[in-house]
Amino acid sequence: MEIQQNIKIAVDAIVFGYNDNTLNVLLIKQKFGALKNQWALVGGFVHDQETLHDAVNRELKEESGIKVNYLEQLYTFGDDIDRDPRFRVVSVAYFALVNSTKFTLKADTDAEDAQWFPINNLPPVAFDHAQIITLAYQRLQSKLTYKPIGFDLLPREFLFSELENLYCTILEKDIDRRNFRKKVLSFGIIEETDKFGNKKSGRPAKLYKFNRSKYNQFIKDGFHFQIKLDKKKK
Amino acid sequence: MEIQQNIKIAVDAIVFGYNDNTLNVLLIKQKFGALKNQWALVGGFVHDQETLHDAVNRELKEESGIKVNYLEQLYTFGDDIDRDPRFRVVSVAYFALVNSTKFTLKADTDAEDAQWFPINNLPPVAFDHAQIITLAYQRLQSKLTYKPIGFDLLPREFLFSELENLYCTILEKDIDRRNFRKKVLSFGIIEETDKFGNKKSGRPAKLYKFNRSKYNQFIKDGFHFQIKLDKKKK
DNA sequence: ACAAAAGTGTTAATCTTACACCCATGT
DNA sequence: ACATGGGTGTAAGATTAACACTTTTGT
Repeated sequence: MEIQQNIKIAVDAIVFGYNDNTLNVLLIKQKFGALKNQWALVGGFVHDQETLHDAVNRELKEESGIKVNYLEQLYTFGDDIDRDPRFRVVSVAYFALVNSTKFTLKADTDAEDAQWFPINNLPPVAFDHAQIITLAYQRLQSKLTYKPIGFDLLPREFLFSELENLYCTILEKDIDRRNFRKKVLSFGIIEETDKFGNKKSGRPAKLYKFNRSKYNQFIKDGFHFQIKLDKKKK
Repeated sequence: MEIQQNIKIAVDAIVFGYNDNTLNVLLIKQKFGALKNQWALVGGFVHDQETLHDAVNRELKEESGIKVNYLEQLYTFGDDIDRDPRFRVVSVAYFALVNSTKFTLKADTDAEDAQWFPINNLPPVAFDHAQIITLAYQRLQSKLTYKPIGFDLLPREFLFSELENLYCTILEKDIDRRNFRKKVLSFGIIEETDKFGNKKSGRPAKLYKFNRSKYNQFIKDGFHFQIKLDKKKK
């Protein structure tokens, strides 16, 4: 039995990075093809003998040189038949987090340029990529409240104030520092190091790190990670 | 620029129904093709000029004659290159809820047979469909606690005890009837009718119905739907 | 009168919120 | 000494959890 079908499968990756109190999205400008000189998400067609995950990782490597901390499938876009003007493409979008301080972007094989853009100040992007980014941002916001994925946007060792700011920034909320600290520490999933941050002013602050195995135990014991920030940002 | 790719796109639907305190999954047995005489999820290949949603709805119609109350994309399965032994297939799985008391299944065009199976007593199913069903069940369990999708498994007018049982059954938890009722009513999203159920024994019970526009208002006002059942089932 | 399911309130415990002052460092 | 950000506790209010008896109907 032969199936006639003329639809291509692509993957796209929405990569978030966090730096200087700003949430950024990684965009690339391609050298070749239909996307020449347009900003777009990292992505491309899936090879016949390659899993979807492998395809995303390959594109991330080829187009940005980045190694992500977190990667999950976001959504498959296939309800707009003409999203790509060339032919029909169904795109499986992935959602990735990276500690962006660690990386210098190197536009590799296929990309002329790769750059971070603040989520609140994106350039025009190709196809329906703006819509994909919006969905990814919503997922990030909601997932941040019930999974400890914020740590994947921070360096391995971080200041409490960085974690606070990350939550404030991404959730667009104010925060009560005391309550936030109490709540986070109550989970017992982050621990002090004996090192201190090197901020220029103010009292030196301890560096903390996320303990993933304690988190796994916490979950196995039937507890729930949950961080709600209730006040609205001015 | 021509893209060489030899991957087919399919959709599959996991349809849940609820009846007699049992959560059921809809499976079909196909007349033709590789799946002949095996139980499988409703599904098939996407046509070139058809959205993914249209494809699911078409397959649901062709293979079961069911009209669902709720439909959302679940996950795209494309990491097992050999999940279909014939050729590579990437399948976009959808998750659907139906008030199964309303329907008599009619195996239509493509299906020899269509039947409900209790989630805890499934027959062997084709391909990786067992895995897909497991994922869908997890999604149902978690979504039930934060979205009012339980109503999509019940008749339009239902007894409070039916709603209670639905939550107990699907979440595999015990329940405190008083606390559950208080919590659900506190949201103000369901309302009494002046009708009564027709159980054979016991005191007659009022029928209730879900008011979707009140729910939308509730959400717009910034409230959160949340139902947790804490005690474990014996 | 009994069996079966429906309906209903109170209290203790827990969790959440609001709130402000002192501390350690660099300049 | 002052500016900067770090670190900390308590009390009021809200939410959740535990718990059992009365009501209405059919038989």
